[in-house]
Amino acid sequence: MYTVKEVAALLDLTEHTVRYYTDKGLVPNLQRDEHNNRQFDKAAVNWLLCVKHLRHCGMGLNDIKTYISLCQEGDATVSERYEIMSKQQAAALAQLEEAKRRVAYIEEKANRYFDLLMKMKSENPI
Amino acid sequence: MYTVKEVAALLDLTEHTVRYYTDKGLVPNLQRDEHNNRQFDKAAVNWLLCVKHLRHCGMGLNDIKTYISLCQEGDATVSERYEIMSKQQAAALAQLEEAKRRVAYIEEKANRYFDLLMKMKSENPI
DNA sequence: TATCACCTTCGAGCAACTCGCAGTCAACCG
DNA sequence: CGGTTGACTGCGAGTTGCTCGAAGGTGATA
Repeated sequence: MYTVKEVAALLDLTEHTVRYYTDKGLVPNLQRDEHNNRQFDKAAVNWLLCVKHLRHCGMGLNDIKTYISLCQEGDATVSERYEIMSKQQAAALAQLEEAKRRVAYIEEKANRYFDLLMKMKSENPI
Repeated sequence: MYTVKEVAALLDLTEHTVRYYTDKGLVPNLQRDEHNNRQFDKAAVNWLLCVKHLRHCGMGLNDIKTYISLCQEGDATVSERYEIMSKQQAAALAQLEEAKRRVAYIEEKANRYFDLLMKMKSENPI
């Protein structure tokens, strides 16, 4: 069982975001303790992780909510869920490629600045 | 020389976003033609590309603007720019790792749905 | 001449946070 | 026993970064 603070640290989200997601109903069957504090069990943490990953694929919170509802409905929705996941898989792969290009671009810039800095230092030593 | 539409297609941004960035001053020395239409030369496209990459690293538009201003100021700001790029390089690398984890997570889900679907089909053929 | 296919500005709207306040509760400390 | 600390609560307002659409200008084509 985790508190908001713990689960936020665990999943690298802010506490605000965790509350925001739970308030939006993105974590089914979230328990509360006797003081009304949110209690995250394994399942709740997994739902949050799922939200996080889908969110980072570019999926909107409403669509994520729809997907989570489908998950609650049992085997009848498996093919629909498969369609959704396939789309997000494509999105995730495209993003991975883009992330690689980004790293290459920025690495090159950083290296050029570094070389320039070295050159400037050697031309004008202290 | 590119129009808004062309540069948007080239960099995979919306036309709205391209105009938004230029209006925010994120593309130095952007030229206009005799009808006041934005004209993107090689340099302008490169600035936009730079904005796009930094943006996707999680950098805010204000910070990007600051960086671009530093670029305009010449060699005196090289070390400052190097610091910025190093930070963004770290961010980009962290993101790449996260993107890999995301792909793995979603791939696994999609595969499980696929297997489940196959199993359901074989148990209940048409 | 009119209908396109572009472009322009501008202001409103929206998603997803993000922040901070006021208040509750439990635990510890002098 | 009072006070402080710290983590939680809800809630409403603010921010960022788009996103959309209206209203209008220009030039080429039918």
